[in-house]
Amino acid sequence: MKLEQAIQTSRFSSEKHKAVLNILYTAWMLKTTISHELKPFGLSHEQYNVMRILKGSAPSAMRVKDIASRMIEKNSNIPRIIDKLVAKKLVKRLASPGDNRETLIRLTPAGVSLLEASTRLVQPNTIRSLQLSEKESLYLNRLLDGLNDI
Amino acid sequence: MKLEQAIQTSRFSSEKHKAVLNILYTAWMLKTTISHELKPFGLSHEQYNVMRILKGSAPSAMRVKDIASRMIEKNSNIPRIIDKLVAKKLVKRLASPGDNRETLIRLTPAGVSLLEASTRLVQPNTIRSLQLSEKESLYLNRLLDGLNDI
DNA sequence: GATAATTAGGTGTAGGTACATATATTAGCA
DNA sequence: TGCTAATATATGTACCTACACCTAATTATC
Repeated sequence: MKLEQAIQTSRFSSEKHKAVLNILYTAWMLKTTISHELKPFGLSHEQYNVMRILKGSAPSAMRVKDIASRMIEKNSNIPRIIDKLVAKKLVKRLASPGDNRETLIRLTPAGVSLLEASTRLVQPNTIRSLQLSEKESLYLNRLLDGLNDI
Repeated sequence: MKLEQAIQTSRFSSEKHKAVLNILYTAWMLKTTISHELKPFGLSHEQYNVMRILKGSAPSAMRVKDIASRMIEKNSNIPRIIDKLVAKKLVKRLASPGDNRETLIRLTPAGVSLLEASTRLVQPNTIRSLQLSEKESLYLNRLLDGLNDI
């Protein structure tokens, strides 16, 4: 659905103003799609992101602060997301050998399995929901990279 | 800041995959900018959006359901956002003359003033934070409109 | 080597999202 | 007319963000 239909208006003060709303709306659509796919696995979007990040450095464990630095939404409260994952036995907290302030986090075998099963569904469906060719995606990325390179 | 720096990685399985993350990241940046501007006014991003929507149909009041249909994030819980605005005396709940199921919402004079004052700051700073020309914005909108026109 | 500054992680609180459910009211229709 | 379905809003709950603040541990500085 186009932005105009989604928010029932076609009055924008400029193309830039419309672009702001369009980015916010598209992000909401993507998040909704991802969350919907994850629901059967009992995972929230954020829990899934933390697990994906852990997978990226597996089999070695990661510090909480390094997980945080890879999150898209920088104000996510990682300790509390980890609490939820620990309660479901999908990750484990370990003591850090070198620094007692740190906590190391590692996926459990159950976590690895659930992540793989959910990724098989989530990844292709999210990609498919984005109706852009690779070439269009490249152009979009160039626009947004310039935008963010303030 | 570019996406790669923001999430400390440059491995993406495709341009489309990167585009998904780029849209999510850019939306987060925009929301953060807007929320930061609104903080001195004691308003959240969502409270501000509801007030902007009400302003659009002022001086006539709006039904809760019509406010909801104009929100970007469709699952926002409008009654509770209105609760907060009522508590701050920025909007008023009125009985609907024709249908007792409905509640009509109208900005108070205090609400109008606060909205005008905050918009004077928020609008230009948000637009400015988006580093795109009008022409680039137009192209971005075309890409995203196609994307959403599933 | 003692003390201050910094760092890592966790907690408290206010506000939001997502979604199921409740309540009241109106509309539809046999 | 009277019963059912649909509608409009509100509420309950689990999880999340944003951000201030706290504690313990480590590093820096003198």
